[in-house]
Amino acid sequence: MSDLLERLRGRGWRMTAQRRVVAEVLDGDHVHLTADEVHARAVTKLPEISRATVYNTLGELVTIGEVLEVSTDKRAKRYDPNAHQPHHHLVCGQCGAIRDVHPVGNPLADLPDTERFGFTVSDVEMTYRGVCPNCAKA
Amino acid sequence: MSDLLERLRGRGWRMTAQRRVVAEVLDGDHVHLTADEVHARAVTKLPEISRATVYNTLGELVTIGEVLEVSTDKRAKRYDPNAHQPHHHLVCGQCGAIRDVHPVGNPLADLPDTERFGFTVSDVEMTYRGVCPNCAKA
DNA sequence: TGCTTGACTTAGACGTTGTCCATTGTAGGG
DNA sequence: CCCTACAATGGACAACGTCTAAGTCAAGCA
Repeated sequence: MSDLLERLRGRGWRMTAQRRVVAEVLDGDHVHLTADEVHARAVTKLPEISRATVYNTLGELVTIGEVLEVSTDKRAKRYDPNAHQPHHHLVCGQCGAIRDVHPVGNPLADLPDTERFGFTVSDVEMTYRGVCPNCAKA
Repeated sequence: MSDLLERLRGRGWRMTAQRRVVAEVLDGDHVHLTADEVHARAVTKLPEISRATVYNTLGELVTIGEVLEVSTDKRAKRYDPNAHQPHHHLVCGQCGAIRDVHPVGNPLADLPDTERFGFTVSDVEMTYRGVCPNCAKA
């Protein structure tokens, strides 16, 4: 994932310890973390890092398209580092667990022109909802 | 839409002025309002209504399935009174305008078993994103 | 290497959205 | 008409996010 750091440097980003740490956290595992979770993990590596910096950095990563914002949750936004392979989400309504999924077909094609109201449609986000195996047991 | 009021009464709801007003606001037009917008409109009809009551009432309407919660927006939840005809949403990324749309096909069928991870999938929510004609002009 | 500069970071106040709780009010049955 | 359980009130609280003023530092350059 020095990939990501490389790409950022290529964009003229100033490389700071804080930004490096945020990038590392996002790369760490495949969970979709909330901003505060990212902050919590960043703090373990760099105790002085502030919340505002994490929010700023995440926001910048989103605007340049390196990270996706998903709002499956009714509370906080979550950040999805897997921005380069398009995918959708499957959410457990009980515990909030999220998995990445890849439906077949092209949902963009499923929206007829008569249903576009003159919009230029560029993207679609699908959120499947259900109950995960764990919660189904309980 | 005394329809809605009828159905609520049928469910054993105690009918109060506040609940009636909230139902009227939801029925008023087809926009997807935020909770605070609902409150703002309710206040014009019943000045003493409190924010907590609006939130409670909306929450109850959602749990009994008369109203849908949509979170296309990164900020507040919006409430969609059109709960009885399933539909999806088309959102303008610039101005936040929302339209109801009806894609063809059954997106639930587009998720292969191998992509379900043991979940019991019951629902899918699709959010198309793009730019509305108005914002495209500007 | 050491300076300079503007971008970056910080801490904490602030804003918005939403929830909770103790108190007060009231719908609807008897 | 009165009771009583359920609903409404309002104000404190909590979670999430944004903003600002001041300090700090990465990176280019002499």
